[in-house]
Amino acid sequence: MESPTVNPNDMSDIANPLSHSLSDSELNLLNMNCNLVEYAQRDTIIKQNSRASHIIFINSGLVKISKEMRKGKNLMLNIEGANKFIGSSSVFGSDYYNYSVTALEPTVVSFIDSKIFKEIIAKNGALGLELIAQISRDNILMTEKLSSLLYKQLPGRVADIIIYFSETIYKSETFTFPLTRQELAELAGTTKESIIRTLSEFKHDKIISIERNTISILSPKIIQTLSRLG
Amino acid sequence: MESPTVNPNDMSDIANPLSHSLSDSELNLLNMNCNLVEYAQRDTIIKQNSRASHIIFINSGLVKISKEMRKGKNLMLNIEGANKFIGSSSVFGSDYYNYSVTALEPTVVSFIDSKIFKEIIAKNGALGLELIAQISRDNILMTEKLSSLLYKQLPGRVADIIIYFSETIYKSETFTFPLTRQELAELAGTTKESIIRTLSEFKHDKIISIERNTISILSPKIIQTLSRLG
DNA sequence: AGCTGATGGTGATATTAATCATCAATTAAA
DNA sequence: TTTAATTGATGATTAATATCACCATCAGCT
Repeated sequence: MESPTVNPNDMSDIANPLSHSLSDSELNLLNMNCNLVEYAQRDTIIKQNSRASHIIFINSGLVKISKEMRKGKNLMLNIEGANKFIGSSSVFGSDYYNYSVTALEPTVVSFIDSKIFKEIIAKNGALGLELIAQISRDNILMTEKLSSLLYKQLPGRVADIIIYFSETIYKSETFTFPLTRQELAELAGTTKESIIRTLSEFKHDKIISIERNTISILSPKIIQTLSRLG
Repeated sequence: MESPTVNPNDMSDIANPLSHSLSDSELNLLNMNCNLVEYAQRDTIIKQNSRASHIIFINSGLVKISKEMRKGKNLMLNIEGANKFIGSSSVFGSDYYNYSVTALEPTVVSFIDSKIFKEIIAKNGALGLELIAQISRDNILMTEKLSSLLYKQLPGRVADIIIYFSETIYKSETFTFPLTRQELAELAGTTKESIIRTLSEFKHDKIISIERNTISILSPKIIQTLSRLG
């Protein structure tokens, strides 16, 4: 089970991305209504269908955002790292979280009371604009993901994932991904067996080398082409 | 080609859904920077990849929101009716519209200059909160659509569409939908042939009656079950 | 009226990827 | 350390639906 460490009133990392749109008193109000919590790998941070009472801000670490469908069918919507707000669309658009959030590595987050957040936005339009911009970008990324999952076939989707880890998360052509094959399948919208087969093909075709969870991209060009042609 | 009728400064229908969060001067500012435009069926209101300069408000009518993928592959993201804002996620999250908007019936929309909209939100947090709530709900609906398209098979997806038209759009168990079979396919994430076959099966199984574009739901229970079980 | 292009419809076939069935290897538990 | 559970891997089979080929019907033009 999870045993998060709670550390109220330490907001130094949230202040940073918001400080230019918040007054001192607003920052202070946030500080007073915010908990810093540490999670170990695989800990659940937010459980789908629980009451959407807080927005969380990722101070450091890496999380997966995933949606439980029926009986054992999960869909991983996204992977997010430091300096992102999570859960705002649930807080503002629903009463319950419509996805779960799980730590993929040791992760520190700030829980921000949604009422306080709403109060500050009601008074501070600039913060509202920032949040709108972030939710809007999320929205656009979601439509991209939708079209990718719907129109690309597996090799293209797997190439997308490899590019995402390489370029966005680890910024390296060699990396160790923090997901099981089953989780990779949930990210690619397929099954564990199909992911394994596709990765094996990539390895056989010398597009990547893969040993356990450590991948090296041997031919970035082919990966890009696979992603593009879908 | 389209020949929209322009009618500046008539804002009576926008005022309504926003009036409780806007001051008179803000409403007036909106009024001064807004065009009322009429479109005929099949007219393009917003073209994907054009500069996202305006948010549109649907005063009356029905539009489809669709995304062009590669070469002739389209995905219909949504159908929207009166009293909705369209394009806000593109305006705030990108510089270009990331989808096209097309009138499905004679439609009247208000074009709202994005700069003015941003200015008002920067000063008026309550409007920001409203917009955040709407974008958030859109976001949640998008994840629902994503999981539906990804995990339900065709009969379930077609049932979803029939329910959507029946319950949300026409509020009747008999209705004439404003889409071609090809467009229905784009909404269900499939092909024209597969949509035709699925509708034929439903007809053969006496779940619906269908004559051209006019559908009657004969067995709402089975439709609901198909939608639920996917 | 007759042409033309878009739409609706059906059958045959091909293809992708899911499912099913095992089994090995690794990790966690007792 | 032995057992049990999870994860990774591979082959055989099945199933859903895309693709291809074709024709009928309908709407708008000239």
